[in-house]
Amino acid sequence: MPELPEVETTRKGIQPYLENTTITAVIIRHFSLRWPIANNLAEVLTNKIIHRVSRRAKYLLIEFGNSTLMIHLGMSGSLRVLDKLAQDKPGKHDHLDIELSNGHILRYNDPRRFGSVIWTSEPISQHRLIAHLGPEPLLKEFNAQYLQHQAQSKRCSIKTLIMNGKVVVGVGNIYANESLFLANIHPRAVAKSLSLIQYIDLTEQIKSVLQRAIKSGGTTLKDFTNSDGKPGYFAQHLNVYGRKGESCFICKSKIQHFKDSQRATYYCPLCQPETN
DNA sequence: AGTATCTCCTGCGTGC
DNA sequence: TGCACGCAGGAGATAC
Repeated sequence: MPELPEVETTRKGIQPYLENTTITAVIIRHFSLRWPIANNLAEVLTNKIIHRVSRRAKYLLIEFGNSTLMIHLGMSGSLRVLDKLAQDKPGKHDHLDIELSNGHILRYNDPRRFGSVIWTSEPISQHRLIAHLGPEPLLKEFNAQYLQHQAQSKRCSIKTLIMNGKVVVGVGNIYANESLFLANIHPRAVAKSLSLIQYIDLTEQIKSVLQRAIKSGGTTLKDFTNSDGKPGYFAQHLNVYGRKGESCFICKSKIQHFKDSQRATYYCPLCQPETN
């Protein structure tokens, strides 16, 4: 389940193979994704030169100068770079191959089909999927004052707030759980009731946990073209996520679990007290 | 406008 | 070993 660090790791992994190369062919095996792949995608991409591979939120942006291919990995999507000569047979969920002039193939795989592949000639910041997004969590504009200000007009829990893409992008369920643990904040705490001190701690923990995850993803980048295509997503040590009933590493209390907005939520009852 | 709920889909773990 | 079932989950769409 790619979160922001995984998407950024993927971006770094594919970038050297893509930039300044020409797309020579596009093979679409399954059009059905979150939104169907456009019928004319192969036609519009063929012979285009890739200028840059960037990212906004969890969207990978393959830029062509005056148009962009937006790729979202959804829940289960992945991208791999293959050597054309190796002739790797496509698997069941390999939806898309983008063949490049340098002899490589970018292959998109997505078993659960929650991802998307969208071509647009709109300025990317104005695209409907991008225009209303909050700031990137690793930039300075995402800080305690900003987040506290965002909370003032809302009555949601702090976990719901940081997972809201209009407030801040890229904080998925795993990292929301982990950063709240690290900041000793109960996930159900009412967002606007938290102090500035708590927001300072929380924003720092969000940045820190994401940065560490990106770094750990980077350590396995050299394996990016391997057949499994998985750049070590979960090498990172998790304190609470998925640890229901296990002992807290800090205080040995049993990790608790409940559902918040249909999302699995984990916390330590001692380290993250209800009231603070 | 803010908030909660629904929805897409397949693989995996569990229980029999 | 096999089957049925429930669940997970990003985030846009929809209904209040």
